[in-house]
Amino acid sequence: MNVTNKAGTKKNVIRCSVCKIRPFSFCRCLPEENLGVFAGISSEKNYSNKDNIFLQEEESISLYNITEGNVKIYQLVSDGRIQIIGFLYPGDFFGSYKRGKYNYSAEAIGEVKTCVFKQNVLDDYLVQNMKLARELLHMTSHELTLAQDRIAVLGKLTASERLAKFLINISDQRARIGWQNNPVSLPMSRQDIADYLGLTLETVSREISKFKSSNLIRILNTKQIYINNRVELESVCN
Amino acid sequence: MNVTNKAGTKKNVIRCSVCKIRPFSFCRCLPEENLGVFAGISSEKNYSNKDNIFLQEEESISLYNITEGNVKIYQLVSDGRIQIIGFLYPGDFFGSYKRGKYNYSAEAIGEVKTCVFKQNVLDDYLVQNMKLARELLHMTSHELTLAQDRIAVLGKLTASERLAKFLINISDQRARIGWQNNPVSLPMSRQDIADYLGLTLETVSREISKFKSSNLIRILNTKQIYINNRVELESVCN
DNA sequence: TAAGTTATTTGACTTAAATCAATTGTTTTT
DNA sequence: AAAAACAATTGATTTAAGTCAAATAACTTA
Repeated sequence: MNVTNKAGTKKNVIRCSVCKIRPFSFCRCLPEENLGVFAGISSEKNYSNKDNIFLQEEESISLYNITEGNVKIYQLVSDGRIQIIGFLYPGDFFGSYKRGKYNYSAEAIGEVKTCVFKQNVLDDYLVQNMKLARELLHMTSHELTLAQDRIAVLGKLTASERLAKFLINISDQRARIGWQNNPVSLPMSRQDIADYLGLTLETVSREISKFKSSNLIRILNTKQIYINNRVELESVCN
Repeated sequence: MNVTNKAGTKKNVIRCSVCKIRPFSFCRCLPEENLGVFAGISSEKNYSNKDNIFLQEEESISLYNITEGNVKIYQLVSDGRIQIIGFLYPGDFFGSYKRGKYNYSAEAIGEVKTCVFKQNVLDDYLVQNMKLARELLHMTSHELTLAQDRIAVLGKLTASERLAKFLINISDQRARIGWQNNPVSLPMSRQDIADYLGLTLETVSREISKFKSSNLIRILNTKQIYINNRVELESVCN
């Protein structure tokens, strides 16, 4: 990457060393001196709203790290039913370590910027860099616990409980990466929220309306929801 | 471990080198010469039916590998609802890499034998043994895909579809570790199956009866189910 | 800015699965 | 072997969430 400095001369800047999301990404474990090599094994790739990043059952070649924007990952069930596995945010990592096929499809929500790694290149790099391997293990393990929590949500919670937990979780996630967490912005559609929570969009809409009438939340606009009473909202889902 | 050889003399045998489940466990990646050290950082621990191996929210210290028997891992939701996250079989690995708290409780189904590792000891050993680190990453990543598949099952499938997929999956898992896969043995109770599939035990029982009357399966006894028509059973869940 | 398109909300009705309840079947204990 | 305890099945009824449908709101684009 070339940038022009104050003196007007060109200077090589390592992409990773100016990355704002690095403190929240798996690459945060790398010391400065490794960033040059690391930037070399990855490349930038950008997407627009509704672009497919990859499709389920495609041969898995690449791994992605989100640097800007939101991504949804989903599986298709028969007769067009879709289940959204997760909404991903800056710092989140997706794709597949196993050579083989992707286990889900990935689609951009709005404008998205990613870092892309070839799966086999990253896998080889891991051998030289134990810290990265351990960080990836811990992050994947953490993702697994999130997936397990979602299993409990989808297996046992009611519609109100699912929506309440969704709002709480998304608010917490915003706080974690240092963003505004109230009002919480919902970049995805109601249909997407429904497909994420294992509900229909009508049910999601009705539950939002219920929370509104019981004054737990305020709808600033369809994509901006203010949490009036976080404590009570938490008590709904727990 | 001491065994008496043909000559009648005592000889030290490394536990791991006589382990029958090793080809199906994460430790399969270790070369023979590492087994001595590896056996040294683990120990055997056995459990009986309904023994708690650990409880959710307990401080996570240990990691477990099943060498014999079945384990259920589950989360408690409010007012006594439980969601079974998974049934685990020989070769499966459970616990937590993160220091902190276990994300679920683990309970023995019948007699269970495990290998136990201290989380911090294993984590330190990973640094010296890149192969093991990579194997664990790939296995955890695989577990994550299984969890994601379950999210789709619980979010979008009907009761019949869930049960059909459950029977197919459990049969496949048996085949994978070289066991009889038809009839398939169900070591867990109907209530456990229900808590696993996000249904009630009555619904599970009714669905089993339906599959029986449509001749897809035959009930040898409550814990042994013969799949009469695998192709059609697969077509139910897909 | 109006017309067209798409997304969201609200209403009326249906249904798959839950709940409540009673049997039947299977272990375990005495 | 009978009694007790537990697990599984089957039946009757309820209900939470789904489906179908219409109205309103929010964007696009001509």
